[in-house]
Amino acid sequence: MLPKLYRVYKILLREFGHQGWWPVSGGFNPPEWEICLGAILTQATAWRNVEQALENLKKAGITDPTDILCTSQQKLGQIIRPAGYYQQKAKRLRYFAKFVQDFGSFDAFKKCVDRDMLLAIHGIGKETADSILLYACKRPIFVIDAYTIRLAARLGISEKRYDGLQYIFQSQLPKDVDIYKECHALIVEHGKKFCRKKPQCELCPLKSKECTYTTKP
DNA sequence: CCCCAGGCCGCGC
DNA sequence: GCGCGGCATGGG
Repeated sequence: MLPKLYRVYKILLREFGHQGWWPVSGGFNPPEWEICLGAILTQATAWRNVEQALENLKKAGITDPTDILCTSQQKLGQIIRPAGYYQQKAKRLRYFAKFVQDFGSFDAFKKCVDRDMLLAIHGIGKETADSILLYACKRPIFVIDAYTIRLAARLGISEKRYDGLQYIFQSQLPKDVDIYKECHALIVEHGKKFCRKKPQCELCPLKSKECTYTTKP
């Protein structure tokens, strides 16, 4: 018998197919840099708003860490305004750009950065750090987000702490970057379609196979 | 009108 | 260590 969360992953993969996350529009250099920007911009924000902010950055010619550091926080804020919390996020982008610049190169950053270093940057918490590590740096680190916490609770997993849930997912899934990426993306898709705050359990592919949750909070 | 979105920080307890 | 308010735009 495969672990429960691995079985859930397989069901979601069959249901929704390959997700191809993280979405990258191109135009930044390198593409992993755009992933890092998106990870910060999407904090508590719908992805369509992030796309607009990334598009504005591109049009303004702000495509690498140096460009960000050459742009004032106020101007940067106006450019990324569609992403919401734009003053905060402009600061966070600048803190992050400074950190990468101090590394010498983005390649060196990708190779050498670790979770604690990212968490020490103001404005980067666990989910943002892990998203950068998994999707930009290609490390086998599972990303926990609000959808994941909600799904886990409804699957009957009582652990609610970020690090505790991350350990459970990493224990039950094969340690593989592509599977971690895919699984996180599938959980988000499932969370948007079925496992919402107000769940749509009737059509959920996990119903009665892996999930006995029906209407309880 | 309401609620929500791929969080994080600073504060009080 | 946990709960809460602040931060903000754009869509349903």
